[in-house]
Amino acid sequence: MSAGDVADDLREELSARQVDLVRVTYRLIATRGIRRLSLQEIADAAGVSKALLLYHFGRKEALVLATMRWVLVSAERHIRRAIDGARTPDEAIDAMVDAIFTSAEENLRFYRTQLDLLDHALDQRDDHFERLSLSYRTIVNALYEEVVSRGVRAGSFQARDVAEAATVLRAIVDGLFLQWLQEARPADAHSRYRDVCKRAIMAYLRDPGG
Amino acid sequence: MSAGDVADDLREELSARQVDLVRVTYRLIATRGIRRLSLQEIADAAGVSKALLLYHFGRKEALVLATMRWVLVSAERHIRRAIDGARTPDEAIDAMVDAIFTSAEENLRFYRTQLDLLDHALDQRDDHFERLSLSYRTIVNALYEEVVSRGVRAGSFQARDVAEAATVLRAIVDGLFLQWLQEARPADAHSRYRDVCKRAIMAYLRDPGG
DNA sequence: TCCGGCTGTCTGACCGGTCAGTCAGGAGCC
DNA sequence: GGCTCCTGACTGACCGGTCAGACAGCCGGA
Repeated sequence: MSAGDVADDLREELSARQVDLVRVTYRLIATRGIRRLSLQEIADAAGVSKALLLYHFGRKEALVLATMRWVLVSAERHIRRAIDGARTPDEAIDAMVDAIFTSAEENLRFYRTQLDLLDHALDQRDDHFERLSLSYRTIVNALYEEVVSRGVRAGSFQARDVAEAATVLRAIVDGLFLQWLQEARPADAHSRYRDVCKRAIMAYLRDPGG
Repeated sequence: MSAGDVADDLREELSARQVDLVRVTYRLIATRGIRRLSLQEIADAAGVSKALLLYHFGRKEALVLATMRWVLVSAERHIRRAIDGARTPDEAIDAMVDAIFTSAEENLRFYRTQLDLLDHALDQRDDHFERLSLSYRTIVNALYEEVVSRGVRAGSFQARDVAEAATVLRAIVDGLFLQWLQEARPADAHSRYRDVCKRAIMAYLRDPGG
């Protein structure tokens, strides 16, 4: 699969009205999770009728899919900007982790959405979600690989296999978020997890001889 | 919270019949996820009536809870045995990861269940699932801490903070499983992820001076 | 040995509620 | 009139949970 195909999978044309509705949907995901979120609840929150959602998106699944696409595109852009602005490999890691750990509120929404996406993707019946999940994973892994390989070339990082290192970085980030989500008071623990994440990645990548 | 409290949360008395039903339920989770699994489907798979499930467990939630408890207790015992049999810190990591990466089929079931547990735990309304999730997390983290601190005392591992290292180990394991779950052909990738897991943990813990 | 009552296990039929999706039609605008 | 945007009322499917009662085994008494 080429990068073009992946990007195509994420690209989508949404009208201004649709973006409004997608935004409302996204805001609600954190509290209930998509599965428990009825169209009626979304409609109420948006101040419109339930039928309007179906008018604009046809099916609930399409609304959910559009919401996820919208979120993932934003996330990718956000991380991309962060690493592009960094001048050294260490700075890139720092900026990237900062870009990922934005705020407790935002991360709660984002990872809840990610979990919902995974849930849908694991349902093999649903090809759309599976492909969306794959697209996002491919894109993000490429970002991680870029950061690692820059560091390896600069002699700051050690990695026997850049792709594997990217996978591990991804695992550290996602795994920490999984635990963070379960904290009794996520907001209080947010900055601590961000620091743990930075230290863990550095410990993993740091060249002992460097 | 003392270790006793945690263990109490996991302990439960199940009749032989209940264990039968729990086993059937667990077997079905991998394919559909608990949420999409109706009592009728479980009953059909078990060859009994739906009403029987309610007779033995009262509510669907209780059946799900019992299934999760049963699975988590088994998992904890399994890991515990693995690390107890190891003679060196490196061997302990190796045995532990092997104990976690049992087989593609089993891991699919287990992590699907974990995701379902997380999903329920994030629904703040549901105190039972939140506490079960906490109990399991506490127990597993203690196991990880034990392995790390043994290695630190033996001079094999380096860790500025044992609890933090345990968190990171957990993140690596869980994060890798998250990605493994999304692989196109999980069965084929299983042993590769297991090896990546071992290497990642070793790279993270390895004392550069050792 | 037979009988009547009791208990624990199990079931089919049914109920109430929820929810995605349909449809006929209204309001404003060109 | 025709178009887009929008709505309230409705439908059909599904699902968790209830309930009255069936059935088998057991126990104590005659």
